Amino acid sequence: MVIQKRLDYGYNGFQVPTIPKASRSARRKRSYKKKVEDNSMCAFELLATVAGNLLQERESTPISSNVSPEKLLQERESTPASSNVSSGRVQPTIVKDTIKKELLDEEKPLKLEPCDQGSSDESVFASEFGLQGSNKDRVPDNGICFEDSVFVKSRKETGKVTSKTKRCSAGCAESYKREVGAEAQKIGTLPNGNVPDTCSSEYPMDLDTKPPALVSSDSSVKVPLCTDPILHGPFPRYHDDVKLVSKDDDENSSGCTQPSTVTLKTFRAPPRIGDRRIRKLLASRYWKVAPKLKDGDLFNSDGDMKPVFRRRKTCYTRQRSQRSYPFKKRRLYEQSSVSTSYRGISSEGNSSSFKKVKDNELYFGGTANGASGASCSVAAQDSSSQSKDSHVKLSIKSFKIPELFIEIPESATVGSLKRTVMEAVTALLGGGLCVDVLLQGKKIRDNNKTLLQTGISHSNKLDGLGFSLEPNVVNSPPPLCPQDPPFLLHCEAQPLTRYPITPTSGISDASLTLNPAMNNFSNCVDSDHDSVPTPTDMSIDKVTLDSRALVAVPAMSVEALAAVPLNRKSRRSELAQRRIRRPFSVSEVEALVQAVEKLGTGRWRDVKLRAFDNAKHRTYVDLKDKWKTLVHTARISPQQRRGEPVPQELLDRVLAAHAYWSQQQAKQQVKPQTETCLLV
DNA sequence: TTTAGGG
DNA sequence: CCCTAAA
Repeated sequence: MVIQKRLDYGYNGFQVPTIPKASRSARRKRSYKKKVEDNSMCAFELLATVAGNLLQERESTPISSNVSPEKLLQERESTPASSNVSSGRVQPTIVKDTIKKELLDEEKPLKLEPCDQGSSDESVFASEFGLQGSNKDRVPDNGICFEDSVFVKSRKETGKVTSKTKRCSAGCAESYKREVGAEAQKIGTLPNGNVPDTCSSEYPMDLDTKPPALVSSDSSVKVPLCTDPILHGPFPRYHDDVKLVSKDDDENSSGCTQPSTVTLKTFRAPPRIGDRRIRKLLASRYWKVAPKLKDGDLFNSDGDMKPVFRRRKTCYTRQRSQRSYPFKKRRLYEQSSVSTSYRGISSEGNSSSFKKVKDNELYFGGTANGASGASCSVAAQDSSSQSKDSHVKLSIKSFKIPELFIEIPESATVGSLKRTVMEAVTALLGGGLCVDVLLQGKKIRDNNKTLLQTGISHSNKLDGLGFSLEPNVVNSPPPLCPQDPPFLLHCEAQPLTRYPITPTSGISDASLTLNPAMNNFSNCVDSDHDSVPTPTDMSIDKVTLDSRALVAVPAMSVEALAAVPLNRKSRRSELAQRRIRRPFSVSEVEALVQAVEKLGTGRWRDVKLRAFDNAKHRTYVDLKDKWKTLVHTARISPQQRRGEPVPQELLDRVLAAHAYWSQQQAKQQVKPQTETCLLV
């Protein structure tokens, strides 16, 4: 009987999902847990926040010039309170007192190491991570598109899928197809009355033999013209194997990038863990090490890592506003305009006009010379007051973004370039970095030492004091990356004058090095690198921007810095963080629609495997939700729709597919009974 | 783990 | 997106 059912209702050889219970028990009224907002902010978080705000300001001026009014509007809307919040948070006067009090009360020195979570935790995370990395085949944390990773993963998946979904032998495929096709015809509700997809055996084959998906600038979906309808599903507009390889996600693929690819990816130093579970476990960011990462395979970290900042209203707001441009895989405003070019992109013609995109079209530092670190002008000043309560005053005058390499088509607009850079910078700041303190070139490992003990005191010259921002590498001792070469970029010392906090007795310069993972980059891979949704075109020219051009000059006050070490518990409570919102791009929607047309609703896992296998951040639940919203969107008037407009054509397909599959489900509900009766 | 739905 | 009952 089981088989019968399958034959009767299964399309494509997949088992048709059981009919959902019509009566869903009443939804529990769950009250959202109140998320404890922590006031404490680690130093870098705060710095980043401030810097971010500054960047945002910049963004709103020049960069936005090329942005459409609509976009601006959206951005505005999404960041209404950011300035207020941030300003409030960094309010000098308030902070000052608070800090002082904090220090006195807790007798704790300034905590400059955001990642100072204690080694125990780190190790836990590390092990957790390792576990994930090895067992999570569903959501591979390592660079999915690495050849190695991909294949390993594919195998796993294949095996899994095969064993789980092998409901139709290759042999029956043909007859099955015909059978189903006939039914489809009878049903007649299919837009084109085509025969549904074939059998599930496609999976293994797809996974194992399919060449790396093509990645195109705007849509990464391979969209071959439809061929024989009989070979496709009920909505056979595209090839079966169309798989979404959104730059967004597929950015994961260095391996997926083919010569003809015109994807522009960005890789940012701070990697992040893609797995949500992990995220929940971790309060802090950490790096994931990709075992087989090859040199040069830099990955962009995923926005999911941003959580640390996300929590903060300030940051969150900011994020949202920037999400539109995600260095990370966000692509709210992904240039849909570019879509026109994706088809045109071919390996033939322009290949010569653009260089093959490197694994990382855009990445921070970590270049061969490895010399580009983000650096910033820091001035440290020690207070003249002499006592145990003395405070070390530090002021970071500005951040210098590390060397930034960007590859972008010559045809790209200046606006896109700006956005790309913006994203890169944003990603850098928002990534999982931890601050390390260096004194005289030596990293101070003992987080429990007081500044005084360490030699950082108000009475000493802080010439040798430096900070470095590094990825939170899990596999390495908390604050440091062992293998990290003492990489420190000293910035020109600049007299600290703007924000003298207290009667400054002496001013020393400290250098702060933003060292976003460049050091052992080859080992630090983000499971979720994102590519930059930058409009791409036929030719790509390498544009290397002088990092200086990106210098954000947030003259930060000491207070701001000091404001950091307030609460301890903070990050702990940040466990369950909301994932960053990542609007579906048109190409993603297309992939989704296509997959659903073929597989039907109710088989989100398959949809996920089929079309979003590479999009680690898209879970089947996400896809299901998206479908839900798509259906809704399709039903409302265009005026009521928001966000990146989805082509009407797609929406029509959504409705058609939805109608079709709904009908199928309805039928299934009836048939089983009939069959049962017959059998009895 | 997935699905399905409400929030 | 989140959360979770159900399967």
